[in-house]
Amino acid sequence: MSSRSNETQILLQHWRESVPDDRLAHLIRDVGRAQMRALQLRLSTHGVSFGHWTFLRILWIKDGLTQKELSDLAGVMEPTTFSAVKAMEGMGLIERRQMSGNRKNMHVFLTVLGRALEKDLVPLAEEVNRISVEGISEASIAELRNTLLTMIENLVKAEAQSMLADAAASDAV
Amino acid sequence: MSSRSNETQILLQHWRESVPDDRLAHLIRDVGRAQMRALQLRLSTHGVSFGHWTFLRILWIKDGLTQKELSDLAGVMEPTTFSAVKAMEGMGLIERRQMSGNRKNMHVFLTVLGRALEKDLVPLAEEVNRISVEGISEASIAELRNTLLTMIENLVKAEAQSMLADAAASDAV
DNA sequence: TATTTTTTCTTAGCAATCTAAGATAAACTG
DNA sequence: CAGTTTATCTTAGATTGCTAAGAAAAAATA
Repeated sequence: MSSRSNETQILLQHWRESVPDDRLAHLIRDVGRAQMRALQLRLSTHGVSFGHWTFLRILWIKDGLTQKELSDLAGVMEPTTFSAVKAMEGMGLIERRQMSGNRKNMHVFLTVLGRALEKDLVPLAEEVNRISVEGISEASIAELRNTLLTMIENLVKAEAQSMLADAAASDAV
Repeated sequence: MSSRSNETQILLQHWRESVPDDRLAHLIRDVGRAQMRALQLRLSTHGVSFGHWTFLRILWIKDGLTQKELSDLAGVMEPTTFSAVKAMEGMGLIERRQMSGNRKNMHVFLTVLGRALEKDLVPLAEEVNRISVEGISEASIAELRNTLLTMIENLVKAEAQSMLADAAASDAV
């Protein structure tokens, strides 16, 4: 078994040094998944899933938003929001209501129960954050944030351009 | 509509300034998802899914690994690897074989087809990376990498500790 | 060597996402 | 203002990942 584990060590090294253009993306995804797992674990002791947390933290700041607005703020597509709010409605954490003047938009409001969760759940996210950034300087965190923001902008810009290109192509037909 | 969009702007600002301990995690997840989407889009034109890419890039470096080794290198759980390799086997990208001397381990080998994809697919990941890091200095990327590695270590360490705590608790019963 | 523990693969089922496409309401435009 | 376009919600189905638990083989130990 030690020869195999030794082999694996060598392989690991190979691996770390190869496909370098993809390694950074892999690393980012892994950190994101590890953070999500850590939070998920803590939330589950309160009967809340990560998918619900995503929307609750927005609604604690301001509720009555439409599902579309929620989607934009959460950075997810509408169907993701839809299934989350439907589930949360069933759990009694939120209510979905239409407002007079617009029969299309669905507004999402916290219930007393949903609002009460804030004081229990926010500390859990704070704990995960504390663990994540332990031993990292404020300056490094600030730079991390900046770099990631630039990356998001780059990706969003490229995505928008490729969508424009697609639209032009379909117009040409 | 402009009053609503104005309102949304204000809300957005509020949002950026609130729940700060969670914002970084959110940002990391968003970058990861955006990169995945970008790569997924490109891979799909070659009939390959992101889930397959994850394992192909490991196998291109060295094949014949067991499913467990693949899981560790990819950083995913065994069932994730299992369903991916089963699907890839069905597509003719890999073969699963047992080796003499061990009837438990399943080794995964690339087929000619699977190996041939490397030259087509690697440039796609390189392109996504190029887009992502555009306008970011080498130094910032290096620091990003370091910071993320520290974060992963922090999270893995905490996860290991909490598993130890669980084990101790169950021993006590 | 017989028994127990650990490892690996597998199955089953769930969660968080996505894309594609349908309905319907609202907004725009000729 | 009638007809067309756009926006929003919804449904359906796929993908990527997980945890929990079963089977079977290998490794460790008494």
